Amino acid sequence: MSSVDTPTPEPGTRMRSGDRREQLLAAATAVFGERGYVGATTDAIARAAGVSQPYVVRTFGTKEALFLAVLGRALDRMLVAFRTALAADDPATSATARISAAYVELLSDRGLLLSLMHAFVLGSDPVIGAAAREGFLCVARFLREEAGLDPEEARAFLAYGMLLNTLVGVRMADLYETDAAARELLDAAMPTKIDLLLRIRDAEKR
Amino acid sequence: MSSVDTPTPEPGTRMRSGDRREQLLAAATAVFGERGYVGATTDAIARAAGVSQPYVVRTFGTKEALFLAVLGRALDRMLVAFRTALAADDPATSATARISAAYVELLSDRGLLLSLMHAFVLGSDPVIGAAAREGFLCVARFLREEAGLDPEEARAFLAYGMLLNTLVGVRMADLYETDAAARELLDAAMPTKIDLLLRIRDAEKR
DNA sequence: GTCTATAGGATGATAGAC
DNA sequence: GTCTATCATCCTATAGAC
Repeated sequence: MSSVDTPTPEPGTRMRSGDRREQLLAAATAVFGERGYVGATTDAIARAAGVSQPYVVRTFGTKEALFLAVLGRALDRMLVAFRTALAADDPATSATARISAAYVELLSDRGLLLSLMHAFVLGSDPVIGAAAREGFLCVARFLREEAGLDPEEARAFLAYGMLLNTLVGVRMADLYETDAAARELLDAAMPTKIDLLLRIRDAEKR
Repeated sequence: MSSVDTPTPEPGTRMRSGDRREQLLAAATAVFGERGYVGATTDAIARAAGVSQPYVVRTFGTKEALFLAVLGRALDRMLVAFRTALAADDPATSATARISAAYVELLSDRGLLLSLMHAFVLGSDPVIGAAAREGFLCVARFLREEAGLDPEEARAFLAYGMLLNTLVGVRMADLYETDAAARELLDAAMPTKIDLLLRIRDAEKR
């Protein structure tokens, strides 16, 4: 896991606090997405951001608070992307299709969807679980109330979203060229956006 | 997390090695399902099984090997359940419907689906990721080759399966009575089996 | 704002008795 | 087969200098 975003500044370089915070959140999102909440270490996040480990902890207070901030940022970005997609006047495509395209685009934000996914499977954790439930419901409410989907459409959207998350998390694209079942699955799940997925995969090959 | 399965035997009680192995796997499945691979400790698994921590490690060699054994057992049980459901001569229902019912029944096996889910989101791990990909593909191949689903049916089954896993993992049922969006979501996702989900939830309330 | 040094607590794994 | 004792490692968080 090398640095994230903007090239790592020289150690000790000062930065405006908002920028630094965003840089740390982006790095943390990538690392949490890859290793999960418990598996990600504050040290790995610090290295990804090019700062010291204690600084990461200092900035957010605790690792848990950092993860909650990552989740909040991920949810914000998702809803912004959805609202933007809905607002675009493209009468030819359905609301579901537009939101789906915006969802897939979120894959470019490294670790964003997977950090959420890791949170979703930690429902037993008193703090993270509560945040994860609220985040999931926030999306569900958006689909019903703002996007105007009916219950069945909302359920279908969420189901295919979870399948996409899972296929990305398990790195099924690693087998795209070598396994027929993997290829069929990815082609079925991402009819138009396979190229995006493979590009992201190759960018992450280390 | 108290003991699992059969009442905890007195410390030091000997057991036939096959039985003991199954007991440890059941306990490990529950703990891994709840806390994930990294978050689950061999100590918590040992306590859930009523044995000592070193014994758990000794029996499987490493925590990683234990997790792989849990995944293998989960996959075996899933495929057995699917094949049984297919074999039952119930011409009234489709293959998808019969397999779906069998899938939901797997929720009774505590932590089984969630342990798989935790593995699925750890695709970056060289060992666990490879096992997770193979496990997922194993199910996908079963759906296409043995169950006779077409690509779109298989994709739909997997998508709703991942949504179910996520709703269980995030413990959405905890909000069933208090949040309208949660209730609508669960009612849509589990039209017939809400009672099973709520029963399992209440059984796990500690 | 950011770093170095380090305390303090858990955790996976090993050794060896019974 | 199973336990007790213990080691070595890793990791979050704190203290304090610059």
